[in-house]
Amino acid sequence: MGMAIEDMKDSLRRRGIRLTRQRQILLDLIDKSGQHLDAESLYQMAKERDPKLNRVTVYRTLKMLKEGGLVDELDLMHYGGDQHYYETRLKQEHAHIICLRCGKVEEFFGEPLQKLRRQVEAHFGFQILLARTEIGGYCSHCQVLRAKEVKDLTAVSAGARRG
Amino acid sequence: MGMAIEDMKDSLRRRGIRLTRQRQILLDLIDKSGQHLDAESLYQMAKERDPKLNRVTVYRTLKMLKEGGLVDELDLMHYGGDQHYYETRLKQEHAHIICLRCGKVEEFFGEPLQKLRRQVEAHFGFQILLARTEIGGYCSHCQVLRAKEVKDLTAVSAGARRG
DNA sequence: GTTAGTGCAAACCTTTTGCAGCTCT
DNA sequence: AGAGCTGCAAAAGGTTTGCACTAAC
Repeated sequence: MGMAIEDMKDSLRRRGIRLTRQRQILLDLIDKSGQHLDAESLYQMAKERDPKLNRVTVYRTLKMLKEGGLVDELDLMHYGGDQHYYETRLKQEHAHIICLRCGKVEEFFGEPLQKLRRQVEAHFGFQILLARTEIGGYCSHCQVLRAKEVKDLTAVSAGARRG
Repeated sequence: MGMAIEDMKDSLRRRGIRLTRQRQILLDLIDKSGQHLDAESLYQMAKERDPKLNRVTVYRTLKMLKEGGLVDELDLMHYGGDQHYYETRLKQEHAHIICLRCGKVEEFFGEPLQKLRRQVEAHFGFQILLARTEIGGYCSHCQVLRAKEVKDLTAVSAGARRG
């Protein structure tokens, strides 16, 4: 972070893409926010810096960054709807672990991911451009709470059955 | 396959879910089509067997099967739009390898996936319910064709620059 | 001065919802 | 009989497009 934004700007300049005021704002927000922004949140944040900035510009910018390989697009198992989430491509490849109860997202780096990548390349002669691993379930905290919820639900429906 | 549809029906019956004519059609199509159907194709196929069957019923059925853990939902890197794809959950966990040029989808089974799963469970104390790995790029066939396309593009734009 | 980029409005695509009527068990 | 399911129509949510105007280089 911090450095990343300059790398992104360079990459855009090299490709002759104009660094408009709007794009500077959006790049800056993506860079320092750190993680997992969706278009709408990014738009809300951007509007505070420039109230005239349009939602459409956010979509167009994200699309451009994605196509330029500067950000990765995630779904996070569609927790919270069908929108997409974005993160800069600074880090090493990682999996996203999302709790389907509280929504917390963890990142997992580790050799199985690299090994998978190498095996796929070797096995299929495939040229990998994008890779995404998303894992959904319950985090250690929510497993307990979830068990309790299920118990309560059972009690309620048993009650209903009794009349 | 072949067996799978009975397993699915049993699972539904056990949960007191009705096996309507429409659901039988949809289950049957999902079962024998084998792979990677999106709601619209499934709807088109189902309409041939029952012209009155509604698109909404397809969505409702897919949602139910997904929530019951009988099918998995995929995005296939949004190749071909933002719709979702579905596959039955018979097979062992696998990654989907999708060619961004020709759209061909390969499946990769292999120990890195199981290892990843075990490590995530151990590392975060996470209870995994769903896991999805999607890899996008160019298949061995398309790598060649893609190189040619890029060359042609370059020639065209050089021509344009020359006037 | 050009050409790329922006804002606005309107369209688009996929999926969901409300409700009246039908059907499975 | 009655809850569960379907079809229809309409809405919702997220994203893209056409076009006239503006700004970056």
